[in-house]
Amino acid sequence: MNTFNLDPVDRKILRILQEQADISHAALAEAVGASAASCWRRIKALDTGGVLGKTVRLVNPEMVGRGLNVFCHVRMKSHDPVARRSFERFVESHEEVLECYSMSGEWDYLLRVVVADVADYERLLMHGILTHDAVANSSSHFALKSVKYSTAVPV
Amino acid sequence: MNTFNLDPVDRKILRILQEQADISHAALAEAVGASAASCWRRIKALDTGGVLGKTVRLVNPEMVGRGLNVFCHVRMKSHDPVARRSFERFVESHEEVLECYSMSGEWDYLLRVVVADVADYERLLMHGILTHDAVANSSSHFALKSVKYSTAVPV
DNA sequence: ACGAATATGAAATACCCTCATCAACTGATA
DNA sequence: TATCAGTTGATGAGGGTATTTCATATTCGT
Repeated sequence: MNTFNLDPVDRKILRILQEQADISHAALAEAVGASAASCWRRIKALDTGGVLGKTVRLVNPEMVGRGLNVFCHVRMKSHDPVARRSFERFVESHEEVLECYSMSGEWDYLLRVVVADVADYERLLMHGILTHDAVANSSSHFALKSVKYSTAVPV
Repeated sequence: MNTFNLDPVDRKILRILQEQADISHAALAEAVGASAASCWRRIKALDTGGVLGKTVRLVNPEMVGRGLNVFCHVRMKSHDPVARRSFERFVESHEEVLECYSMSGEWDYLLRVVVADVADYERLLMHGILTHDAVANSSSHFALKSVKYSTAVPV
């Protein structure tokens, strides 16, 4: 069993922390209807229990010249573990690849890449992804607009 | 002009804050080679300038029973703005849809959905997405594993 | 090169947070 | 009913932190 037993107050805490992690314990306590000490203990338990992860600050991609989202499907030459690990290391080491999923179906991986423009993506695709030993071929899809982006998992 | 003029210290600050937003100004100052007061002022400027967004706490999806990622391509019946807005409101109001992009190519939208299991997804698809007035059809792809998930945009 | 505008580091202050302690409360069990 | 383990809220000490102020340094346009 991997999941964590959450009571309603835990869920409220998680919902708030996922949207506004810089809230004070006092304000959080008021919002969830508990004492600050209790909130503190619960957060600590959720933390050590592996439910809560990092606290991160979000950055507006457009404001730093990374406004273009590209989704890249990748098919591997072979499915052997060595090739997969090699590709996954490649993904891990490239900071413009924000997300990567191993997929069911006709494609092996799906990547979300943030780049400045199409030329920027062309560089990554031609000199990075497609030249990787383990990659057979790929298919790219460009986002016209980001309609929704949330990091908050429903709890 | 949409982008923000960032100097090397700003970039260092952004890189750190995107990975560890709960760092103290003193520790941040040491890491970037500036004073705490200067860091504080830079963060404030990045904040009001719209570069920095929310501070959020990440939650391990598996630990809260949302371990399955599904990608859903959606094609619209029509491309008129009213239908689009209606669908985008639908997406916005469904918390299990974490990401949604308006796409170029044969599909109009790409959604990332987090659900507990396939049955859970079936419910959303059949009683939510596919019954939406503006939706013509859709295609779903299941992630076997999350290889990389980062919120840190390269700066 | 000059002055104006702006950014800087150090210091000071008031605030908040972390964490421990304690007594009261809850719920399950025998 | 008595007991026991776990949880709660209140409280307080202590240490650390955010934020302001101010004098100095740096940058920028002309």
